Amino acid sequence: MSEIEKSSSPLRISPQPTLKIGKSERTRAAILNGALGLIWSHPFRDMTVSSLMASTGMSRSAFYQYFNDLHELMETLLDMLQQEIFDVAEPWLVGVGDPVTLLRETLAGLVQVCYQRGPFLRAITDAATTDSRLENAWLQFLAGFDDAATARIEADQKQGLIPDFEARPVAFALNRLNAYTLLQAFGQHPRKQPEPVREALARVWISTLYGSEWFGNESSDLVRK
Amino acid sequence: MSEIEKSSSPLRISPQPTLKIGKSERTRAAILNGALGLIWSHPFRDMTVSSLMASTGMSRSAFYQYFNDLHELMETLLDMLQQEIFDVAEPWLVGVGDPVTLLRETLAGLVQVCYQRGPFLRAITDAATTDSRLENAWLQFLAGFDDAATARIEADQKQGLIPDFEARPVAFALNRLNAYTLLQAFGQHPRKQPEPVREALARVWISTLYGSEWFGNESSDLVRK
DNA sequence: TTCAATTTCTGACATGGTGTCAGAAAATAC
DNA sequence: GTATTTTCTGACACCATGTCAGAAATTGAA
Repeated sequence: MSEIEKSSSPLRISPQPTLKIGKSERTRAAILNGALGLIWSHPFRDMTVSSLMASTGMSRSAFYQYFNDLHELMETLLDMLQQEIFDVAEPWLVGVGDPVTLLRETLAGLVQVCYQRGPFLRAITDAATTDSRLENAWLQFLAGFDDAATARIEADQKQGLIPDFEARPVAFALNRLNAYTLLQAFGQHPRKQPEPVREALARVWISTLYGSEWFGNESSDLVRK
Repeated sequence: MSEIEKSSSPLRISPQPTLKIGKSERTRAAILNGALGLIWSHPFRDMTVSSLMASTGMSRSAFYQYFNDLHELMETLLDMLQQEIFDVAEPWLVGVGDPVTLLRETLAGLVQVCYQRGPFLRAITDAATTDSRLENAWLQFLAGFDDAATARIEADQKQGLIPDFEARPVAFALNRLNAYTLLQAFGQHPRKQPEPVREALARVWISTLYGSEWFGNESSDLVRK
């Protein structure tokens, strides 16, 4: 029962393939993989230390040699995704060239990563509501984007590419737009189609920052008289 | 320790002021008020049935005569806020007249309500991550907005006021923009200033739907050659 | 006002998840 | 092959939850 998409495999941890892999690093990876497996198809609220460790074949208490609690485990998952997401957002945030093209590229990348990792991201934000440490980590992650986007907007404003509004609140809003649109579109099965989401985000960002002329706008220039 | 704003009183339940107020309705209201009090200054994760009932002076088990669990209590809180929020959003969703003016009005109303009720809304969404019933209620609340906004956009598209894009994904995205910008701006103390948030939301919505000409745009019309 | 009927409240209990710890088992080093 | 170190386990104490039988209170009818 309960139809579950099994596509795009749930991401695996291969403990860093150095020469000697200690037992400890292998079981740590096994636990993380167990968590990824559960999270891929079940909401975070259903994950307990027991159910997680059952999926690894080891005793429940073994868990505590590697993590203080489930939230700490989720925090290491966040650390893993964080870099991946920042990387893919890089074009517009720091790149040079036509900003609209860069922005389209960045948004496409974000949509792609979040489509792949949606359920993990979702689990992380769910977990964040029940643990202040993880919550802070997540908020800092978002704050990093706020800073980067604010900086980019202000830079483009200096060049006259973006109208001269207060950059930070708009960056804040647009980042929440992204984060929670992606989270709700791709955070649980069945996921929405990525393409319409990408188009919607692109439309909102580009209209807001660089003007609506960038779209085949057959209207909206007939300003009501 | 922990500076808390005490402004704008945390909303009280007066059990419907009919003639006879049975004991039961009074204590139910007392429990709800206790919850509102706790939620105003503490994250939802710190609320337990014990701490809640301690704030009412009654025994913990009395709680279960009125609610099956904390999430059910939160659901009644959601029901209360739901109407208030839909009402204030009404102008643009169903009103007649200049759409941009209506939209500004609606957004101003939403900002005001969410500024007042931020911590409650926040608690509701936090609670929703740990209970599938409440989660569905919250998602349906958002879905109601999605439907209404989609309808409005399509209506204005028929009139040539809004460019001809796929309405639903944009409505979905803009609603997440609102919900989570407001939630994070006003959901916990200290809350952000409402005015910059209002301006940012207005800029994003209006630029996206009705075009950027509505702002003093001294740039962004010099399309890069 | 009294006292029975009904409603509301409480203390005690069972359950299930958490995190700890001493010692068993396994891995590693010599 | 044995000694040492690392890893794992079962048993325990803790805490929040939800239930239930009976105690307390409210109600209302005489």
